[in-house]
Amino acid sequence: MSDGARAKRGRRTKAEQRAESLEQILDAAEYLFSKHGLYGVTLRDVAQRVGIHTTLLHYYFKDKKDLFETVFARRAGVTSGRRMVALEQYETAAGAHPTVEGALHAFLDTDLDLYFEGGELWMNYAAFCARVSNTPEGAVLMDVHFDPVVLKLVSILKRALPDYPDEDIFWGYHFVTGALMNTLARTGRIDRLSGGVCRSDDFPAVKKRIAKFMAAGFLALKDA
Amino acid sequence: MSDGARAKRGRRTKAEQRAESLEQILDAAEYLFSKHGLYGVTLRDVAQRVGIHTTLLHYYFKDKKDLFETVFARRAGVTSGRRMVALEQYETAAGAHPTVEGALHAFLDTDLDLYFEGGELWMNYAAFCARVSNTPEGAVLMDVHFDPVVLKLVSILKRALPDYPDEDIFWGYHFVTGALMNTLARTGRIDRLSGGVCRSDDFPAVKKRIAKFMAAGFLALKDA
DNA sequence: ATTATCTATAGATCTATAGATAATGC
DNA sequence: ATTATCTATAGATCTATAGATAATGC
Repeated sequence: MSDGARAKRGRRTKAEQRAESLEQILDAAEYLFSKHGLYGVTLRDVAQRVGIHTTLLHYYFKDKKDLFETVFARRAGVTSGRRMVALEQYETAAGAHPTVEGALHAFLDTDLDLYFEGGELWMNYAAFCARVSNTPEGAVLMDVHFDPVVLKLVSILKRALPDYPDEDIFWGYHFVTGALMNTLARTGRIDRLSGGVCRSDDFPAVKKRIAKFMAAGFLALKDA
Repeated sequence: MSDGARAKRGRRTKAEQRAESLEQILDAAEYLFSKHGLYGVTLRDVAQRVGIHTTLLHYYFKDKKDLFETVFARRAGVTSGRRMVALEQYETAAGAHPTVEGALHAFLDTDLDLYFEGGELWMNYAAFCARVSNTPEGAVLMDVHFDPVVLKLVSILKRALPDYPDEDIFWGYHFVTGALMNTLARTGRIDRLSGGVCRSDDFPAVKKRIAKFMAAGFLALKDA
């Protein structure tokens, strides 16, 4: 345990101690998993980052996968809930004629804001999610936590594009989420590719463009 | 070694033996890495899948990372080269007025065709690349092998959109590659989300839509 | 008295190397 | 004679458990 961590722990109630330890563990695991994935991180790595002994992780979590899934679940409800609210508010405001762009703004901007304004920890979670999302095992976690919001978005898109076959709507969503996940991943590739013109962590720049870009894409599928 | 593998090996020259073993190893590694990533695969997993002893992997490769990078590089040149040719041909054909959609067709369709028509092994490579692409370490491999084609695409896009700032071009590309990688990853998520309406491995369905979709997106950035 | 944390350690597995054996090559 | 493959094994590391210690809680 680092001196700082010990000092902080001293005077707390057990409930506070527990909550604080859990949070530190989850933050450390989130960061490491976002960088190296489930198998690229050892429990020792996590423990060292927190400044505790590896065995304490087994006190709080059943095993590594349990830790991993807890990291995923911790913030999933927050982002999912916020976007659900935003979509419902948009639906109410738009009345009988919702637009694709309006729905996408509610879905995408709400998320990008949350990560960008939430600071480093939320940005780590975003990268963690992006990494999980394009693995076969990880995609199942996405199903569990995000299907409701996504299906809500889809339902509005269907009302905005009443003559579209479901196939077009779902492929369109597939493109949208690919672009979003590529953003959340912040690999630094766009920075290097563009010679510094774009920065991976410039979510406002993405927010400024993504909904409009994708909405136009959906509309172009009409005559496909 | 499986009986089949041994029988096949019997009568070959050493060069053939070497080439065949290397190919079997790379195919097995490609499949496993695409499913579980660099750290989720052990050399033993690869050896078992091929039917050889783990130590033979060290005869052919320096270490696990060397094997991983060789898997990446083996097919990268093929896809990169094919797309480069397609882009150059399009550029010649389009003359003074290339379009965004034309350039994207050359870039995207060529790639999707290669994987889809190349059979299971090429599909595995696609998933492998997609997985690599949204990790921080992996993105550097993308730089090395794919920067030239991507910059070629970007140069045509700039000519198609002469009044666009570079920033818009690069963010647009960022969205395109996100959608493409989400396709190549074939996680099965869109299958479950759409209740079977879309299938992850239906690259023709993606090919039918993606260039048109993304081209409209680029054009919509004009008044951003 | 209960809970958080640490010590000690077992058992499994993983990477990598050294050296032996069994094929092909002249 | 050279190259492909296997045997044997060292050393490191990883997960997980049992049991001890040090805090908080009544």
